[in-house]
Amino acid sequence: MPHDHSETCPGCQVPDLAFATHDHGACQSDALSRAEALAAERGVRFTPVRRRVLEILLEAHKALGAYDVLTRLAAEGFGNQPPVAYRALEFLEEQGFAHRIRRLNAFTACMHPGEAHAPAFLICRVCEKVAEAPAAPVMAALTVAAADSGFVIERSNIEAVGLCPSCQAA
Amino acid sequence: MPHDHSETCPGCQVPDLAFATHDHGACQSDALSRAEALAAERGVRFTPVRRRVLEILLEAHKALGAYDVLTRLAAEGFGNQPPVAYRALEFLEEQGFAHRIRRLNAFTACMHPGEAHAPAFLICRVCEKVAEAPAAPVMAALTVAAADSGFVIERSNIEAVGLCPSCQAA
DNA sequence: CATATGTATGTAATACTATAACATGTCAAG
DNA sequence: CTTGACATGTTATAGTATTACATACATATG
Repeated sequence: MPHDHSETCPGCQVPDLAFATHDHGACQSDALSRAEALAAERGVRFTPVRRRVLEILLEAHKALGAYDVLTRLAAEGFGNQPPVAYRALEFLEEQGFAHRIRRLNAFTACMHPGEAHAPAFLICRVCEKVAEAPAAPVMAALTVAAADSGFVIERSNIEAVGLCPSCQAA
Repeated sequence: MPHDHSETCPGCQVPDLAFATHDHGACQSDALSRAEALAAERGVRFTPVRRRVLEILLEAHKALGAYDVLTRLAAEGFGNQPPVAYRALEFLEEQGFAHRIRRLNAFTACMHPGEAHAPAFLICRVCEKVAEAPAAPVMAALTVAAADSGFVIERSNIEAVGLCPSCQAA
């Protein structure tokens, strides 16, 4: 299901398409170039390891553990000690280029970096795919719930486990 | 700030009070007796280890790691191997007597077991207290967001890190 | 150009979190 | 009293993450 990709990749941004098969190669290069541009804008360094880690996450199109990433890095001549992977992943998360899925102890590339978004993650327990759902209303509700008790939210993670459309059929 | 405790413990149920100091001893015994009654109802066994683990979580009034719990258990003559703690914690979570806070790799007692609730957790990054906020509207929004893509949610975790009222002041 | 400074990476060691697998014990139903 | 289901004990190991320190590399400044 290839699609036009001049601007963004709807296939990756909208969960129902994210779960479906689509031309993901385009999503990859798009997210990568966006990240690159953002890093330049912000004056942070998009070094080879960092870039490569983002590519690895994008290629996987699913959540990878830090050690999965590390194995791939090591095979390509980068450092083979855990901090190499963790540091790059931490950088990507700080910059909003990747997200950490705590439920899986894993990381996934952000499909639309730069756009303000408070993502919720939908994790299929069968096929293990992870989709990033738009969650502005969810965040709004959460912010209100917190504000009711005077709590100020700085960061949050919203994750749901269940069945994706394909796996419900089977 | 002791309060009446004939029925429930508002001090523990409502986040703004949960963050404030209050007569927590009463919350503990209340949650414990509720759990005990529920276990009987359901025909599951509320064994000494399980009971003790719940007590430990209640006493702490904050999230404890599995190994924190284990250390306390071991000091009291229970098994001192990780599975002892993990199994009890797993039981408590399944029964809704405790919750797992993935962001902290830790567990916390549920302050109102038995009541249907989809909790959101507010984690203060300074004092490290964890409050359970009512999150029905949050869950509703999340369910909608998921449904938009045909995803069916089975379980979810909603966690926010930020500043509690007391720590904002300081 | 030299060098100082901050940031990034390499590397070793270790801490922390969680589970698998199997043996033993305990309780309650038949 | 024995069987079967469930709970616990125990050993071992797997998986995840961080600390600490050394080295390299880039940019800015003298």
